Amino acid sequence: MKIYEKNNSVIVEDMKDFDPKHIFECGQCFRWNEEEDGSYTGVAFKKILNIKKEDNLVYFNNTNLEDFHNIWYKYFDLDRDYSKIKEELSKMDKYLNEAVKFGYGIRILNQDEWEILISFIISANNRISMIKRAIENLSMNYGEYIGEYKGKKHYAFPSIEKMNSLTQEQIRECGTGFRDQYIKDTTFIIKNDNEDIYKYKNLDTDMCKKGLLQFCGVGPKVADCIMLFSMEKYDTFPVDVWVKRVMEEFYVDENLSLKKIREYGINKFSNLSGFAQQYLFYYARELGIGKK
DNA sequence: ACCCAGGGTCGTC
DNA sequence: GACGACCCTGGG
Repeated sequence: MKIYEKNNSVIVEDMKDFDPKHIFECGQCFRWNEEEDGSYTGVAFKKILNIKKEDNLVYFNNTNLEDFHNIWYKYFDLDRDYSKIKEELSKMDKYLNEAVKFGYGIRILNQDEWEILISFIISANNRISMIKRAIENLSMNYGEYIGEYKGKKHYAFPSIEKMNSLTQEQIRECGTGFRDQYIKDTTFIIKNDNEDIYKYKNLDTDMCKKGLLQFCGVGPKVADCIMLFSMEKYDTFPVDVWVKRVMEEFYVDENLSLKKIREYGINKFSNLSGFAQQYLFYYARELGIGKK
């Protein structure tokens, strides 16, 4: 893997296990959007980044080597050997083998805990397009302006302080629906009980989940997502409608509870559960597996 | 026009 | 544990 900077871009040669479409459309993030040229533009950690893959080159546009090493290397989990993970999962069974082949370029992002906490509270009983819209509105109305790219203005996700200053109505006007109160209550707990969301990743998975469940609007599934997508907890297995469908299709009886499906997944995939879940989710959703 | 589902959670029983 | 309600809206 060769990395170099050129004209406000960082170019990486021969990058393995990295496909922008797989990464940004496997349901782990909500702030990345496809451009007309097939590239993806997104906002994270108050930076605007554009990514385009061409043959054996990956272009990280609108950035430099310093940010690449300080921010994006960790964000895209580039230190982890996904070939090894895929190899281990592939030999478990034929279904996972197919799912891994399908989403070969997936990487699990290391996103900001606060942003992911609120984002996945919004995700409950909601659709991805609606979730993205609500998060975009919150950022546009109450987030810090961070610049313009390809003719579009971009805003950071609102800070804890800013969110805490909003009324329930202001939050709802962004399109959160009935989750407005959850967001308000959760933000209040973090701000006024001095609850440090950034210390959670230091706890073991069980304690971490226990802590997250205290927040309003955070149930078992949302807690699993927060841990997996922002706290490096990979021995967890978020079960949503799609994972339920694909698990019932390939592994378990119907009428098994969500909790039991989660236990089954963690027992079967152990410390690779989170990765397995993500390959299965992307596979199921893209192919519509189990949908009626 | 009407109905339904969407990366579930909460309150109640 | 099981059940219904829940803001909103695109798609059937």
